[in-house]
Amino acid sequence: MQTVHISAKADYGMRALLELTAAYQDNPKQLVKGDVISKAQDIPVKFLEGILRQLRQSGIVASQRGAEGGYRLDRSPAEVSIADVVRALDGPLAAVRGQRPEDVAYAGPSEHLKEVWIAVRAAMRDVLEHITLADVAANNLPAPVTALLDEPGAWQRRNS
Amino acid sequence: MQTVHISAKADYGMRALLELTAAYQDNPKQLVKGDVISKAQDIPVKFLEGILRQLRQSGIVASQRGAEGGYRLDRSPAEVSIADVVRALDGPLAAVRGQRPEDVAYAGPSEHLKEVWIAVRAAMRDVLEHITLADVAANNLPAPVTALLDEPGAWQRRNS
DNA sequence: ATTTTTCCTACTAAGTTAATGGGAAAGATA
DNA sequence: TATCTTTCCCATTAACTTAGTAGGAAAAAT
Repeated sequence: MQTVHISAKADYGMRALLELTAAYQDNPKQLVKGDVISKAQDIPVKFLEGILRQLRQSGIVASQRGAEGGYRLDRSPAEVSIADVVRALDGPLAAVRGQRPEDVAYAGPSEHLKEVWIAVRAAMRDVLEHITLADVAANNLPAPVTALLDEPGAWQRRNS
Repeated sequence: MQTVHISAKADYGMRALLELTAAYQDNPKQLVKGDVISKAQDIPVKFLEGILRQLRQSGIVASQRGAEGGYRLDRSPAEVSIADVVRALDGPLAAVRGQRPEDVAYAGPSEHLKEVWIAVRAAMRDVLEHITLADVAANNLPAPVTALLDEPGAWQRRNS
């Protein structure tokens, strides 16, 4: 239904990683159990397990099984961008009718529509690739991003 | 699967409107038949009919039934933004787990995640609300948008 | 009347999302 | 060794969305 959709997976994944970021800043090797994250962020525990496994397979998270096991960040939170997380969980950032924007072809007066979709993807990258877990944890977003938040109406839904 | 997805409806809708833009610039009252648009842009004709009806209900397109009928833009192409089109066909620009970004609530270290999603929506609006049908038809996009297209790598997919 | 064209409702197949369930594997402790 | 804990992995599912298709009613022109 929506053009930009942050899926439950991406949203839950970011929340889980922000819990791991807090633990990492206390002690980089500290493990946090899935059950603890699940309760802290109110995420269904089995769903969370799958998300954390995908994040491990992408090299963002490390895990240890067994008693005293759990999850931790495998990289510094300043080196994990939101784009990394979203790509790990939901695949490519942008698509046009299921294809990559650069792969679609247009005829006649639609010739330059492709540029529009490429620009949409570039705008999305400019936000998501430049915000890290550390930025969100510290509430210290890059200046171009805070500029977006200061635009009039940014926090309100559009009337039309 | 993807965070940003331009649906078939939005893509077809834009292409149909760009055909109507060309006709409008020839003569603002000129009607174009659905069948002609369908063939020019290779869009399934019954699917296109539904799209054009939605665009009419949103006041972007006007139509006339019967022989010598067809569709035309109901506003100047310089006054129709891509955001108008996408909202008419796919609803709100952005959602987080099916809700409006400003309606989601976060606890603990996720507290400031909401700002991120609001910024994502603002970035999308900044592109889609400032490009009009006339801009795309004339291949004359606003300067901030062409700046996005000139960024290194904007036209390539990401390696990771 | 007949033809043309849009308008409207209903239906459908395939795919995606957001989960759930069961159990295997690995690690810690006694 | 036995037991407990926790992650890992595979299969399944209900609800929803997407991308259409089908059939015919309504309106306009000749």
